[in-house]
Amino acid sequence: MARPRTHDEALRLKLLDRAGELIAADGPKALSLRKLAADAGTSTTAVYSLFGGKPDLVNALYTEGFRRFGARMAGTVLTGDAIGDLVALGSAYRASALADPNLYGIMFTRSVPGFEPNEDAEKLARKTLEPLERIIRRAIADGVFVDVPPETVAVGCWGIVHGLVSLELTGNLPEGFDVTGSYEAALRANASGWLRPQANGNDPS
Amino acid sequence: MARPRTHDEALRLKLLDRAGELIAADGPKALSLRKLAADAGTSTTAVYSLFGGKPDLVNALYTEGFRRFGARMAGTVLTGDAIGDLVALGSAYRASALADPNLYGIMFTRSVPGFEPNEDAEKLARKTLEPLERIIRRAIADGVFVDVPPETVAVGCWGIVHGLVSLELTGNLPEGFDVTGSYEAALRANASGWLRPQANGNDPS
DNA sequence: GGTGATCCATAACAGCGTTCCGATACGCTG
DNA sequence: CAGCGTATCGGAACGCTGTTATGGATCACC
Repeated sequence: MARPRTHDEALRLKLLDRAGELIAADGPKALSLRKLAADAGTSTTAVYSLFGGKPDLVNALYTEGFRRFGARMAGTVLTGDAIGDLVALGSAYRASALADPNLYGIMFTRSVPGFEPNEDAEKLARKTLEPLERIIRRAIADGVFVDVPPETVAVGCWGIVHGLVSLELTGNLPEGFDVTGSYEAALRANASGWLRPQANGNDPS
Repeated sequence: MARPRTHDEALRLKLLDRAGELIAADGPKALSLRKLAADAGTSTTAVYSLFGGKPDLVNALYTEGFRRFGARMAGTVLTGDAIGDLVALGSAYRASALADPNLYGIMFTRSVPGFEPNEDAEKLARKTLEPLERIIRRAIADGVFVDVPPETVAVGCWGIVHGLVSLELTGNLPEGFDVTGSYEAALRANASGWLRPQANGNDPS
């Protein structure tokens, strides 16, 4: 009964796309609703009718980030060797972070101040870590890893991966540092630390 | 030849103090120059004459954070046992982060958008990690750790510590998770992964 | 006491997220 | 076909931000 809506799904995708570009070009600070609306040839109202506000727009970016991230994690080829698989997953994690560093910031380092993901988004985020837990649970069941709660190992692996990647992204690593090589060596050493002593054949070099 | 200055060292310290309180109470987003000036009974001009602007004020907080952090690190009692010492340093790191979580955010997770520490501040930051490198260098020299570049081990240790702490601070850890226990176990396992195979007697439980 | 240099609080400016409102543009009715 | 009703959206307004410009206040010196 009224004028035809132009704030439709197509505009929603366009806005998400431009928002990603803005954030990739100049960081999360540069994501302004006014600039975004101007870039997309609409008004700030569009963001409110399509998303609800800036936090909800960021939440959509958060979800999109975890979608891509989850795809990379799920697409990692696993061999059944716990150590090698953990290193492979960690490399996929890093590759995902380097591919979309600003999305990574939104997802893991709260780079947009005041933003908190909603419950659905957080559930999706947790699901992407399932491959990690599967590997660890199996390694413990098979007696390859020591018998500790799987969450402990999972959080440890997640911690070192997340830590190294965020140090790399924030430029906190020393100059001339062999990131890729050291990254894999560190992941291998970390995973090896959970091996059962008698099964231990670690060689972190 | 003019009116006596009230924008002096005392006010500088008062502003730093209030800024810390504001940021601790409601996060980095809530640090506004107007609120800060009002709280301190002065005007926004004070921040500009004493610091130079908001980024420089944040830089001062960054430096203060690393001062406290460095003191905790340097004050950690070391025994000469590489694994135990690395765990102890990691616990000091976590204690420092939990004591001043918002300073930690400024220091390590770029929680104030657009802020980059200046060169002096970054040099100070690097110095606080010296105890870590000393332990590792010695463990490698003594043949306790495998013979890899010390930076590789140091970055790995820093990575897991930083990763676990920021996951904890951002609330990304599962509920009901035994943080303290798992934290130390994960650090121990991680450090054990660098032991030379023949010297290996790891027990991360 | 007047003068002049200095300092600082106030006000102005540009930008932000958000809210509100009026012009718009269509389907339906007479 | 004309006019109405209403859903819709662009633009203006509000209160906030960091930053900059300005003018009044204040003291040392002559």
